[in-house]
Amino acid sequence: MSRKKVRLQYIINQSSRRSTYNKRKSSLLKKVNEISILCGIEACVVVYGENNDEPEVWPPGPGTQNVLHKFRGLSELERNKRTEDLEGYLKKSIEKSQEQLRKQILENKKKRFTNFIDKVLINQHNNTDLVSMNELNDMKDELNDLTKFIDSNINEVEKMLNSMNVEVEEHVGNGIEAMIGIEQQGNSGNAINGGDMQADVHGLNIQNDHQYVPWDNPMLSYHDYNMDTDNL
Amino acid sequence: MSRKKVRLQYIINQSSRRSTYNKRKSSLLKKVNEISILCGIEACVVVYGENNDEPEVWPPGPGTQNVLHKFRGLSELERNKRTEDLEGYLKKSIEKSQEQLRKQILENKKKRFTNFIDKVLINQHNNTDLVSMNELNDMKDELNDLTKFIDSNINEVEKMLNSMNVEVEEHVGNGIEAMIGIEQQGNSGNAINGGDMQADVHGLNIQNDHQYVPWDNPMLSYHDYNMDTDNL
DNA sequence: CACTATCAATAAAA
DNA sequence: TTTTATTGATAGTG
Repeated sequence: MSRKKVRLQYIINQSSRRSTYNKRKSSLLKKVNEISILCGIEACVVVYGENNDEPEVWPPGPGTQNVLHKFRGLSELERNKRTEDLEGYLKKSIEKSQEQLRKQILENKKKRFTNFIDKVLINQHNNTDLVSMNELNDMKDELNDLTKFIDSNINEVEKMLNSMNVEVEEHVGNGIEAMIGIEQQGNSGNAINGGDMQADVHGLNIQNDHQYVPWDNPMLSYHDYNMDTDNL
Repeated sequence: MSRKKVRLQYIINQSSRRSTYNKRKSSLLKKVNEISILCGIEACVVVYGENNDEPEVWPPGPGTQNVLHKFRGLSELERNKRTEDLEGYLKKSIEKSQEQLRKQILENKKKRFTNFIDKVLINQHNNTDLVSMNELNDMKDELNDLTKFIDSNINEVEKMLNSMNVEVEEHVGNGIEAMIGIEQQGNSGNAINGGDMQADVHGLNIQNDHQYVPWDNPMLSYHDYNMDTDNL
């Protein structure tokens, strides 16, 4: 059976988008109504159309106002707590991207240097000139050019991020928390006492300070997101 | 056939109600997210649980508040109206992290290998033995460690994917079929013949990537990574 | 905008 | 929780 996958991304075709908007908006309002009745809870939804005029809301009338007012009344601390979800999401996205980036970089390096080292070993062993001075210098230059290489990788990553295809069809059973916890002090057997290897490639201590920017246009296709629905 | 129509009324049974609440709430948040992305519009939802404490909202963070402010006519945000939307913000965060990662890796590698290369150069130049066979072998060992490191990383990633990207395919009585599409060009350790250092991590076909964690309803979205980094 | 094959949501059951 | 049986939601289509 073929499965039709719908990409979770902005629908370019205007008529399709409008159609989808109308259909989904209706069911959304309907569902908000249902859950509030079925579960006896308060809930509201606000949906703006493209024209950015009057939003569709549920429940109609003062109902929404009340719920919003309630939400609005939360202390700053409480509301900030909500941002934790976002933060977790962002962190995961970032980690994932970094994972990809890192793997690529390491792959490339591994191949590159392994090859080089092999040459040097053979060179010494045979006392030949497999590895010329030029080659060595090139190697050195190459190391310095690593920056460019990585930069271009980053561009690739960005391009990737720009065209992330998220499929709406996802369904899964177990909600496992998969953390990309790659930690490993991988350096063993280093020799060349040379420089300090302090830069821990593995640690990935990327704790970027998240500053929350006021965004109001939640148009972002996200991939891994965590819905925190524990309480209740 | 008996069909049990679920009537639209308060569910008396507590466990049923709770279950329904969780399931519906999750899908509600998901749908709000979807419509906002698909149609490029602003939307938010606020759902209170029975305990009436912290409401679940979407989008997380300032997103909801901005929508609500807008709804409430508090167009104060009109000005702050972002220079950055969520997407931009996300990208910047990632970029920033990647920048750090890049630097770490770069620094580390540069020190490590530059030092090595220097020795080799001097060695050749003076025909001395600054770089011993042992040292070279150590270097090679290190590179092999790199391989192991990478391999273990790949395992981590696979584990991650296993737990978050499972495509459920329903078949008659067959239970679940999980398809995990990790593809890797695992060639390594090639030698002398240089070869292209292109490592492409691709095919990360993740069903439900993005990452739902501690929630009850693990919905994931995934990205289609296709990082091709051949250059350099 | 009605229709409908498909896929998703979810009430129940285990 | 996880699995199943049904109903519900909807992307396409005319």
